[in-house]
Amino acid sequence: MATPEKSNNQKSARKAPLSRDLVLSTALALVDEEGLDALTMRRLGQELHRDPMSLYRYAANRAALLDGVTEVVLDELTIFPDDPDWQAQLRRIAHDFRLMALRHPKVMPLLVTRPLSTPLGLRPLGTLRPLERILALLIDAGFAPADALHVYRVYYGFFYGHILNELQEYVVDPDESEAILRLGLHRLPAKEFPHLRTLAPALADYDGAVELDRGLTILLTGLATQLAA
Amino acid sequence: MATPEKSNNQKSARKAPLSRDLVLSTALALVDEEGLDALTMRRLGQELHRDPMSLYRYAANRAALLDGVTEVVLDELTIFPDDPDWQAQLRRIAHDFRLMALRHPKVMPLLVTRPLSTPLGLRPLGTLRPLERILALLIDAGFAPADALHVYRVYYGFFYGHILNELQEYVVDPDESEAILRLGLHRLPAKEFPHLRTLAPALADYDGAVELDRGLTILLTGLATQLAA
DNA sequence: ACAACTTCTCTACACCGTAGACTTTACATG
DNA sequence: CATGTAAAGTCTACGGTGTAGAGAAGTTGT
Repeated sequence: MATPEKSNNQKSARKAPLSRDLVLSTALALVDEEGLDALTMRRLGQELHRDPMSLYRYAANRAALLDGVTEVVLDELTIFPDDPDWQAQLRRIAHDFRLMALRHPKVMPLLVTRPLSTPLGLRPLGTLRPLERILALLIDAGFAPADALHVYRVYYGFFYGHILNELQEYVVDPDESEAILRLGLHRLPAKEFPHLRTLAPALADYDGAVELDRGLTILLTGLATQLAA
Repeated sequence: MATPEKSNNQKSARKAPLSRDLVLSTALALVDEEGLDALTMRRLGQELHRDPMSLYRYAANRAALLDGVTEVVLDELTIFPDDPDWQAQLRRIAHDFRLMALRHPKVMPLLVTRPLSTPLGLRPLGTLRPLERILALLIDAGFAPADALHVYRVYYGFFYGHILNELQEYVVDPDESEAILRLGLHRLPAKEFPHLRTLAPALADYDGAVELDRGLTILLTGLATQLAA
């Protein structure tokens, strides 16, 4: 009786009803593999073996779909405001975030841009959670709320900037990276870009983790010095 | 003889041939006024009283057009690598850049995102010029080239991050800003976002210039301390 | 006057997001 | 079982998009 031998196994889950989670994670996978432009309603529908229109049950429109993807990605982060050593915490969070960014480089433009079109208070909750957590962390560590906000701003500012920097210098195929990079830089007129050209090798072997950590050290050093005064 | 009484004055410059500069600056104006989505080939053509297709003489495709807009915007920046006081220079550049960002907030997503899709060496020259200038500035100030690169990365990273942060908290209509902001934050579940809600007033009166300067101080302090060791 | 070249326009195609009406499916209740 | 109701999915269609390709119009040099 019952379900007529429907193979709900690995490959073509044709009948199981959709869910917001399934839609969003499929969307994320699609973006990871083929980039933001590939994420169209039609294409996503095809990926899920559904009519594109059915997606509108789970996201009001394409913009909402994009917001959903950013939420899914941010959910990969876990922030425990417990550890009393806030500096170590901030370091850990930054590195976690960095890894997440490298896992989903194609999503970062979204993560960075979407908030610009939505006033802070109206953003999807998943987006605001990291902010709240970090504030909690700092306040628990003894900062006055207003100071916590300032520290957060400096920290998050620096941090987002680093990610963007790193992704900009990130080259897809690491084998050819040096060749391509130098080739690209070689294209620059020597007269106008002497330093950039000279620094080609230095640019080529970029270690994001080290760079990030160095930046954090500078930042935290500065913070400590500043707070002492 | 000569030109048959063509009114090439203020309003409808119908006949003068287009130029890349004209196309790009019109595109910029359009984006400034109505946002990125309004910048379509058809719309821009209409703005210039030309067939949309004519634009392809001046930009290979829409992506190139976007790159062009970022170049125009970056051209508003002037960096003189002369002043020996590099810290003051970095401060000034940051503030200049900030003002530029506030002048063209709708362009910032472009400025931040476009480079992510183009390997460093292949980017439009206008985009790389600030980088070269800042490197020159630091090297002239006595840094070893490799160190200059590190300083640049930390500085620019922090700096881009600040801009994003500020634009995120930027509210369009300053009269309603507080109301909207609080309203938005009030929407948040009190249980999950206690700190964010408490900090609503602090979020409301954000002074970008002060915040930026404070961040720079922290950064430069940290740098000095770090370099001393 | 003619030719060569640049600039601009026309037409057409494939693809996009999504409104609105419809069909199918699942399930609770009599 | 039959039937009513709500949810899930589909179909069709509309106005918009970027841009290929062929041609028209305008400009310039000889």
